[in-house]
Amino acid sequence: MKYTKATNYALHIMAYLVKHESKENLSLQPLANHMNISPTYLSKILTQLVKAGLIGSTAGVNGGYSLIKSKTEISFYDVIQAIEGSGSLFTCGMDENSQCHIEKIMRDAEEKMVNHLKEKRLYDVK
Amino acid sequence: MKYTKATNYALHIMAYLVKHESKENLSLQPLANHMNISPTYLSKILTQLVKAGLIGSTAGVNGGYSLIKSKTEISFYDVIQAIEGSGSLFTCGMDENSQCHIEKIMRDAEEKMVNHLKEKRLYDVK
DNA sequence: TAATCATAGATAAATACAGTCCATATTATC
DNA sequence: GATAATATGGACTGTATTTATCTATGATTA
Repeated sequence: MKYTKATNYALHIMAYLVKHESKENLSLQPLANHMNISPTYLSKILTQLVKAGLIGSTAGVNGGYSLIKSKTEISFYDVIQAIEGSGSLFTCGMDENSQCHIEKIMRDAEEKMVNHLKEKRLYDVK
Repeated sequence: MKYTKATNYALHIMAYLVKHESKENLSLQPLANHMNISPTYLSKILTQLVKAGLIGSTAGVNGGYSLIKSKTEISFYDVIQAIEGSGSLFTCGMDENSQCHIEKIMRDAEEKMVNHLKEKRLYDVK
């Protein structure tokens, strides 16, 4: 079990956007250069962030990407969830009817991690 | 990112062993029946638990598996680590030399989850 | 020696991940 | 309106991981 590379990219992209918020739209190509990945692949990731409502995109000349939410509001969890989805890390699926006690503990543990990720903002990244 | 099914099996197997500790060696076949998975696949999982030092195995007639560590000592984390390995969930790998601040926060978050899993014992599972 | 047990290896199907390529739609500018 | 600059979407590929199964081998007891 590992976080995907896409999540790693997404976090770095968002941190970059937060840092360069002053500027206008940032277009794909320079971002791809900066991140050192192919533009089309990067666009998949950015599109997910757009759909999650974290950034906005405008097509056409002078288009690109920019922050929507205030940079002080975006948590690590927002970004991670946009890429990894919102399902739990652990699902028992054995004890059909009754709730599984193992699952309960696993989810409590996950919640500890999630809470920490909700507290931390990209703005906090030095 | 999800926990593997093998981890789910492992946790349930261990919980079962803890519950039935009184009995002597438990052999593969009845365990497989109880878990509803194929014996050979189950044996792969059990072998990992053996190698992690959580259970012992004895070959031959009347052989099987049994707990080694005291049932009050085995944490969720012990079992999970035996199956999933011990690496971090997140590794940056971008900022070569300097330590990555994003990675730092991700690992802090993971630690919260891990700590919870270290606290919880299989013995606690009702 | 025969029966009972665990272990290891080879293999295979299914899924997920990482990434590329190409076509299409939108917008600003000339 | 044509053109250039931009994002989006679909199809596709290669690789790795997961989830198994089957078979052979080794160990132990009776």
